Amino acid sequence: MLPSQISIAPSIHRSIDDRSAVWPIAMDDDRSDRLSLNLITSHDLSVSKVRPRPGAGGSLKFEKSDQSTTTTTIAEPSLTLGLPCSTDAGYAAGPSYSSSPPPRDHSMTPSLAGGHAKGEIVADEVEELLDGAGARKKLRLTKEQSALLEDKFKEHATLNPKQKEALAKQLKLRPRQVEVWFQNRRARTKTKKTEVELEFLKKWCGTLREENRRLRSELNELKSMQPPPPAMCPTCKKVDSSVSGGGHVAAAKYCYPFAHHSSAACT
DNA sequence: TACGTCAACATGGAAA
DNA sequence: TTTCCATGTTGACGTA
Repeated sequence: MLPSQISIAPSIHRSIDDRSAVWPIAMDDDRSDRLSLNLITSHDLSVSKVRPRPGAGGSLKFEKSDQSTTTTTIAEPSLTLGLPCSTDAGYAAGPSYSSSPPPRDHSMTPSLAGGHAKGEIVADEVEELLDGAGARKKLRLTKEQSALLEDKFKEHATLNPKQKEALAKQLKLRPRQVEVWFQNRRARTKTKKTEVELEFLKKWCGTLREENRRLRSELNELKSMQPPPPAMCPTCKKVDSSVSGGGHVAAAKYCYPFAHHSSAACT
């Protein structure tokens, strides 16, 4: 639930109805290209991160989707934010927040891990502040939306900005959602392809194993055949050195008759 | 309640 | 520097 007015700091009150504002924030590490808040969307607002400055903070820009209003920047370099905290389960929404936020566990979000100096807020805390419930809402795409997305994906697995914008408009989604869907869809496709390839390789491996077993068996069979007597010249009693490779089988096949020397040379 | 799915997110790297 | 993508992860949600 979005309160009609959020108390950002004792001295700063900005009505959401302004529909456009830039709030400076402090972030430990800022790699994300953009940031979106579901709640804001439900109020016909979009949120983007403006000129993030890792370590030094950034700002959150709130705009109306039709961009009809101008952006207002709050001058303070950082904000003192009081987050709602009425229960152990999470933050409760309220008209203004004056209590301090409870310690939060950021262990699962490395980029946001670590303490924040007083007067600093991080993106997800802004999200929770605006959300009130403190929970990420799970959007489920409708069948129609999924079908259209699938159709478009069949046409091309990636979208250019224009296509993304058009598709988002058509689906009544934010372009970011379309983008995320395509990213996830590509990932799913790749996973599926990998699984298929794995199955193929498993079968191929089985075939090769069987072939290997058969060949080894055949080799053993041949090896077990009676070896021929040493290839020795019956006249000079020399072992025939012209026969390369040696081995019983080779000898049996190729050593007779003795061709390495003429009878004349055999002395 | 365990588990699978999937939208959303975080992050690093490549390309422009 | 910015944008896009691949990849791994998180957490909400549906279902057996």
